[in-house]
Amino acid sequence: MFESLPDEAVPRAGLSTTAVVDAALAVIDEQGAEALTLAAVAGRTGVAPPSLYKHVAGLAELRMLVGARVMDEMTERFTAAAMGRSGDEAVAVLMRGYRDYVRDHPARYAALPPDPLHNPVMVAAGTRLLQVFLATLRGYGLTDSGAIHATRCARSIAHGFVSIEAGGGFGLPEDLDETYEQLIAMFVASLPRPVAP
Amino acid sequence: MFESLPDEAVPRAGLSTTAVVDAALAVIDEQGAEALTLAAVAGRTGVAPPSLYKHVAGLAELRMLVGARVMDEMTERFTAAAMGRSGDEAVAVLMRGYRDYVRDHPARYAALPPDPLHNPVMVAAGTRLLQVFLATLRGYGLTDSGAIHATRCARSIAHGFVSIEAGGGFGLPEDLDETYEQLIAMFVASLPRPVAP
DNA sequence: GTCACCCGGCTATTGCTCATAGCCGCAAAG
DNA sequence: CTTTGCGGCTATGAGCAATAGCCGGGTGAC
Repeated sequence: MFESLPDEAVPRAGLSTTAVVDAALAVIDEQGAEALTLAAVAGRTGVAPPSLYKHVAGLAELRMLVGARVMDEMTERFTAAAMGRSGDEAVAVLMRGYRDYVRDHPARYAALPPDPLHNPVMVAAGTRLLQVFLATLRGYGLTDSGAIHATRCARSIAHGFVSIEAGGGFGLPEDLDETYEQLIAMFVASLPRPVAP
Repeated sequence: MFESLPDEAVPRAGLSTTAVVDAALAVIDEQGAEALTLAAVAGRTGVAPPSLYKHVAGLAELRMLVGARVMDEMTERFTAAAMGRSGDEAVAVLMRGYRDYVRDHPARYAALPPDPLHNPVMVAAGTRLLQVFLATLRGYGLTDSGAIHATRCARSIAHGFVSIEAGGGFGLPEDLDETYEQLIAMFVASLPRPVAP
C-alpha cells in the first residue's frame, strides 16, 4: 500500500499535479523562465503534451502554480532566516535572504508573473509572504498603515535591486554587495527606533 | 522630391524602420507588451507579416528597438523635468518623473527587456539615461564610485516600486503616493548634504 | 469471481505564431 | 526606354497550445 499523500490522491502510478510543477521548475532552472512550455514539461516527464491537461488546466495555470510554489519557497526560507532575530538585524537578514534566494534561483524568480493578484492561489501565497515582513516590523511601534508602507518600501527596494541584478542590468564594475548593503542601511535608517518589549 | 529623413532614406511610400517601431508601440499601448507580435504589427501597418523583415531583422530586434525607444523617451522626459533644478529637489523630480512615465505608459515600460546589456543599441540608450542621474547627483560631492552606488540605489527603488505598481502587485488600500514619497525621502536622506557651487 | 466504471495515458487535428524562400512590379536613374 | 533594385507579395515549414475523442487497465461494487 502506498503512503497516501495529503495533497491529492495517487490512484495509479505516474504523474500528479505536484509532479508536473516539479518538472516545470526543473525546466525553468535548466533552460530559463521563457522555456517553460508544455512540450518541455511533457518531454521531461516522459509523457505526451496533451496528457498534462489531466493534471493542469493549461499553461497559464501551470505558471500560476509555479509562481505560488516559488513564493512559498521564499516564505519558508525567510521564516527560517529571521527565526530568533529581531529589530534591525532581522530586517537586514530578511533583505539579504531575498537577494540570496534570487541568486540561488534566478530563473524561478523571473518566472513569477507580474500580476500576482489576478489569481487566488497566488494571493494566498503572497499574503503568507507578507506576514513574514509584517511580523519582523512588529516591535518598531509602527501603526498598522505605517507597517504597510514600510513593508512596501522593503519590497520595492529588494525587488528592484534583485530583478535588475538577475537580469544583468548592472553593467559597471562597482561591487554589488556594497550597493545592496547601502540600500539595507538606507531602509533601516528610515525605520523608527525599536521599542522595548 | 521627398524630404530626406536623416534616419534612413525613404525611397518609396509606405514603411520604414521607425514606422514599424511606431506601430509596435501602438500595439503595445493598446493590447499590452505580451501582444507585441509581428502579425499584429503587420496588421496595423496594413502589410503582410513577411514584409516587415525588409525593415526589421525579426521579432527579437523589434523588441530591442522598442526598448531603446522607450529608454530614450524616458531620458527626454527626465532631462526636461530636471532642467533648472538641483539637489534634493532635482532628485525628487527625477524619481517622480520615473513613476509618472510608467503610469502614462505602463505597457511600454513592461516591454523593456530584462537583459538590456545584451544589445549595443540598448546599452547606448541606457548610458544616456544613466547620465541624467549622474548629472543630477553631481553637486553632492560624491566620489565617482559613490555616485554609481547612489544611482544604482535610486534605480533599484524606482524600478522596484514602479514595476510592482504597474503589475498591480500592491493589493492593499493604503495610498501609493505616500509610500513612494516615503521612498524618495528615504533616498534623499541617505545622500550627503549638497556642497555649495 | 466478475464486471462496469473511471482515470490517465494516447493519437489526431486545429489554429496561431515566427521565420525563410523566392517571385514580381513599380519607380527612379541614366 | 531600359535597367536596376527596393519593397511589397504568396507559399511553405516548424514549433507551440489547446481540444476532441479513443483505449486499456486497475479498482471497487456486487
